Parts: sequence; C-alpha cells; structure tokens
Amino acid sequence: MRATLPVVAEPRLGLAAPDVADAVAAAGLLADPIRAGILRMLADGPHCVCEMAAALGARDNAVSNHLARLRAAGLVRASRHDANARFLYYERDERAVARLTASLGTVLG
Amino acid sequence: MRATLPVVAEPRLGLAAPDVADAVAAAGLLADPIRAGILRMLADGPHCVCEMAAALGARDNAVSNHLARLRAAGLVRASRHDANARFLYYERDERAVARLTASLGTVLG
DNA sequence: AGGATATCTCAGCCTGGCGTGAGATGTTGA
DNA sequence: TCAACATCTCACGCCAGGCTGAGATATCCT
Repeated sequence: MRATLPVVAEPRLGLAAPDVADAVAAAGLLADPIRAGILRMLADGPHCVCEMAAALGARDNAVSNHLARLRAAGLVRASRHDANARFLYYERDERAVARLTASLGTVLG
Repeated sequence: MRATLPVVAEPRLGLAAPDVADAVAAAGLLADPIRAGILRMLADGPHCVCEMAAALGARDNAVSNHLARLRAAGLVRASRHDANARFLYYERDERAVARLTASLGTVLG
C-alpha cells in the first residue's frame, strides 16, 4: 500500500487528541486472565467465589481481590445464596458490560 | 437479587477453565492510552508517526515503540509516503482489528 | 458456644511494562 | 557530500499492579 491522498507531504499538526480514557480503563479491566475468566464464566450465569477460584486455578483471596475491582467498576453484583448464605453468588450487570463494550467500540469501531 | 436455581448449596467444582488468553492479549494491547489513541486515530485514515506523536502529546520514540507492538500483533501496517519517503504512514489492518474485536467478544458476549 | 467454612481486606514483596536517552538507519535538500 | 529530518532499536531506571500470607468478618453445623 502507498499513501496517496496527501501528494505533498504536509504532516497535519494540531490534530485533536482522541479521548480514549474510558476505553483504556475498560481494557485494563479485561487485561488480566482472572478478571477476564470471571467475566466469561459469569456470562453463563451466577457463580460463587469458590467455584470460580477452582475453575481458574487461583486462590480465593486473589479472586476476591479481582472481584472487588469488578464490583468497584459496577460490572458485577454479589448476593448470598438463599439456602446457604455462606456462599456469595456473583452475577454480571449486563447493562454495565454493554457500556464497557461500547467504550471499547469507540476505539475499535 | 437472590440466586434461586441451586436450592441446595452445592458449589459445582470441576468447571471448565474458560479460555480467555486471546482476549487478555487483545485487552492488553488496548490498555494503554498511546496504543488506544493510535488505533483510534488510524480508524479515520492513515497517519504518520509525527502526526500521532503530536496529537497524543508523546515523544516519537515512545509512539514508535507502541507502533512496534501493534505491528507485531498484525494490527497496523506501515508504508512510506509517495512524495516524501521520510514519512512512514501507518494504517490499520481492519481484518486483524475485527479478529481482535471478536476475541474480546468471547469474554463480553 | 465453638469449630469449620466462605469470603474479604490489607500490607509487603516482586515482576512486567512504560518512559527516557543515546545511538543507528534511511531519506531529503542544499 | 553533508546537514537536517523522520523513524527505529535497545538498555536502563522506575512504578503500577498482581500474588501471597495473615488476620478479620459472616455464616453454618453440632
């Protein structure tokens, strides 16, 4: 490929800096195997921490730390199990996930 | 919300570990303001390094380093300008960007 | 009540990755 | 040919962020 449009080389300075802060923050949340694994597992329905820790081969406090990040970002919610309240079941906030997807779209679209 | 389906608490162990390696790598590429800014700017057409460095408020060697990462991932291509071959114009490989978007979709979808 | 289970929080360590500076390569114009 | 320009590459120093271990909280079972 050869760039053809600017026949005379005049690098356009003063181009607007693109606003990618939201997309970068969103990507940062996905750029970890445990957080990405959590979001992937929760796409199929709620899971408790011990289930996810076992499936991901990670310690529970590590998973808990990452869940705190996702919770702070509003991507997941927790609620105790009806019959056995020891277990915290997490579920995705699909609306927040959609917003995150949209912010990535501003870069990739 | 209260989890209702498993009335008796029986955490399902032995769940399959989700394969998120590609999505994590993709997110890692986006999780930097310079790389995300580059991809965003190139969505509107080719740009040379000095244009992007100026718009992003970054040094050229930093931009060049990030372009090398994106090039290694196959997301961008470079070609010299026709009239003034000093300038390297970069363009997105839209097919590769689509693959990256798809890999993110395996986590978010 | 007391022990066991599930989860959370925090401090401390450690590694990956970013920015910078210096030098190398290729291109243009005088 | 030589200076200026555009870009690349690499080594080095630094810091954000992940893992770990220890301790705290909440819940269940006997």
